[in-house]
Amino acid sequence: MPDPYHVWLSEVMLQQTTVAAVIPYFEAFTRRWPTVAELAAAEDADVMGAWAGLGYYARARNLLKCARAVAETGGVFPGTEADLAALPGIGPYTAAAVAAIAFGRRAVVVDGNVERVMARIHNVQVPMPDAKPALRDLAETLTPDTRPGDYAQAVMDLGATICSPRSPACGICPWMEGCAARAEGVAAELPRKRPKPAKPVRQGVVYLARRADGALLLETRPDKGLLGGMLGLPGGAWVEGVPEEVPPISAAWRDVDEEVRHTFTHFHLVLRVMVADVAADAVPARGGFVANVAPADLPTVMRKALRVGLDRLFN
DNA sequence: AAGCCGTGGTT
DNA sequence: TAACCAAGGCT
Repeated sequence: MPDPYHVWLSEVMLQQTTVAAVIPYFEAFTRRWPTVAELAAAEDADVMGAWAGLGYYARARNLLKCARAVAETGGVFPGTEADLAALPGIGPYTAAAVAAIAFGRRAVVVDGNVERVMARIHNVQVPMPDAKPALRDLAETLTPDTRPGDYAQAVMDLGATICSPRSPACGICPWMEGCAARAEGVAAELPRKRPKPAKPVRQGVVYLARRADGALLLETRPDKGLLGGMLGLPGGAWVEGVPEEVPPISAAWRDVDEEVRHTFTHFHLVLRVMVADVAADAVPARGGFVANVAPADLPTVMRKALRVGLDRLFN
């Protein structure tokens, strides 16, 4: 049976995230923190920095909470779905996946792939998310007693490759005989879902201050909310309309003539970047100077802003 | 309990 | 290119 630590780590990383994006992060985490006890002993900033770029940063905060909770009980993961689901960052999907894959328990693993495969096999026309309970019941009926982990991964792999969202390869599908949606020629349309509301555009201003010794002014964002717990350039709130300008330190700010554009889950962001050189003894109102800034430690939107600001400072 | 929460690849 | 989409969880 695979290492529960590896299964848990990979499943958390895979939440709403593609396999290709996860692989380098999984390799880096397991190399740097080979056991859950070592991860539990890591500094918060190191883990957040290692997670930077992967997105959904609450996962990283909960990952640490979970690792520390497991370390408290001898570094052994609980083997039942219910006990797993009680840990931070482990919901119904991840609890079932870890129970099935790492512990061989019969658990009904339901993710977006499973929902899509169930909706197609049974030609469920009810739109999401209303169809969720019915799709879960269908998955329950099909889940075997033997090798539940292999079964779960097989259905998810089918959904990720052949029974794909946009253009399913029904012609080579191992379940083509029994698929009601294929028989009706509607597989690609399922599961049905309601149209999503358009994303609003928010504006913001961020500030890049460079001290005489080359250190840059950064701040750690509050734990809750967007990019929570991550390192970033200080600035005002991101709002629809005119953003507030709140420089983190007194300086001769100049506007970089290049906007940073970035799209989050529920809004588009247009960011104005201000840059300034400040004296060696300058004292910031917010944040702190960082000597050797690694762009890789920043979330993607902040990497973009940093690059634009540095380009202006050095050109 | 519906809204919040990232990112990069695909169409 | 703008929209869609991914092995969801938290509040």
